[in-house]
Amino acid sequence: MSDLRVRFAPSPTGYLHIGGARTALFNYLLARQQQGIFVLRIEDTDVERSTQESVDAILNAMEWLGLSCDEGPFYQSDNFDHYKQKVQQLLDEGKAYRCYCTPEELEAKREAAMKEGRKPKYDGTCRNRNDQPEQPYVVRFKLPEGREEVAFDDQIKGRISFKTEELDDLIIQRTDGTPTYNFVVVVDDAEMGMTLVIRGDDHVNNTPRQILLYEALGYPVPQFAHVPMILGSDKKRLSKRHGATSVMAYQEMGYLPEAMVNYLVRLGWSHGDEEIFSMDDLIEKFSLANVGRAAGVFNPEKLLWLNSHYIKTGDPQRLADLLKPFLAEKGINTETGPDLVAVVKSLQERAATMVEMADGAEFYYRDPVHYDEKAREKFLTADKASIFETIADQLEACSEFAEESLEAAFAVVMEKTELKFGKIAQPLRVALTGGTASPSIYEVLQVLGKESALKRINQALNSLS
RNA sequence: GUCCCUAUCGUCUAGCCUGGCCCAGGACACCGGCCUUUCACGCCGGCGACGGGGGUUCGAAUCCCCCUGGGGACGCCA
Repeated sequence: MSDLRVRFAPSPTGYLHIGGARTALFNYLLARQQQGIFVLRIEDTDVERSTQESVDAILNAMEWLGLSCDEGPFYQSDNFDHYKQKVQQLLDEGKAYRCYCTPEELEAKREAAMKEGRKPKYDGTCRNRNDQPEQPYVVRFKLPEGREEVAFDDQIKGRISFKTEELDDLIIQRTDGTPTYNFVVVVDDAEMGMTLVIRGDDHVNNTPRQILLYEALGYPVPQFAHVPMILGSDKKRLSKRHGATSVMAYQEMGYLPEAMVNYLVRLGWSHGDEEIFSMDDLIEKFSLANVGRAAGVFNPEKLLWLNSHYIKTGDPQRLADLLKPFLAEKGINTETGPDLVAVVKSLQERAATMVEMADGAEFYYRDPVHYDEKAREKFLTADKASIFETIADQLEACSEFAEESLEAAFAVVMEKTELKFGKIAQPLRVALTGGTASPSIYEVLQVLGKESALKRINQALNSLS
């Protein structure tokens, strides 16, 4: 048991997206590897935008990915009183002050500063006023004076430093009395005993202000590790227009959680030339030292490839269980018909997603067979009657549908019809599956079973034209 | 605009810290071939990168500087 304590701190204003999931994963991996503690904290200080639906969505996604936390979820909205106390503490110590500037005034100042090419930071208007008018106010943290720079050693990016003059007096409490992100994140990370804060790259600029806040509040400063952003194919920040960004959307599209985990971790992290990692591998091998420093582009094709890999190598029984809901959605009942596990085995090498597998499995359960029009026109023609009759005869005589006996049966069919296997297989495939693409004929025959196969051949015989 | 970060194939990356083993390796995608009862799988092969310019050095993808490109931040969002 190490003393490592990390956390994932999403704000519940939407679903868990790809980027958040990766951050959560990195945290989880490190905690498990070092037998530290992984805390989940919901950052819902923005009461307006936070929803319970989002909390549930995030929790679901984490569970799906297998990222269990050791403590939490904690909700910041449960601690407003405490934050208020802390703000008061800074006020009492003269480290914070009331600011009466209105949002409109501030906006105007920002624009003016931008226009003049200055950094748009607060000008300190209310910093030294002594009166306390009966007006709405926010509380600002007073930047400590006489300090030139704030620096920290990022565990991923190395040393990062800022000139204090780039910073300004940030708002830590809103007009309505609720605390802001930069304040609560410090209070909570400190009081929850975080030793390492792993978060998105977009927080680098917040870090120096937060460090100052840690110091002002008398807290120890944790270590930081800023993970690079994930971009879309156009190198812009990943968003809906790049396709699905919600983790759970991938589950719905038939992706396996282990594929998502494997993909996510390899986006930005590597371990030599290895590509395939189980969660256990990752817990053993993951390291912040091998996380890249530049933003990465989300590549759906590689995710797909990993997914097909995990489907190919996955346990058929488990895949069968996962497949059921996808089949049910198509109105297919698997209680009657071929053994689902056998069906899955025949499709594992052919499906890249569970949705594809469900599509491929459909014909096994559709009775009578629904023919693809083009396939029917091409292969279910009147001249095929004798072929089907011969096949039916031989199959009828086949005591068991095993690879060997089927081969023997078809050897006879080929001999009697004087046709090569290919000429026989394709019409039969259409008869059995309704289409021209399917698992191998022998496999289909075995999975379907004698009775069903014969029934389908008869249906074809009656459908010839 | 200002500040922070960053820079190897189209993409994810190995190599960079500890220069020579790298006329740069792997993976996805793409192209060609093989296998084959269809579709896939698989196998074999191909295409394809050290952003530019200066240094340092006998020697630089690796070290230093500048430029350029990309990302992020600049909210009473997180």
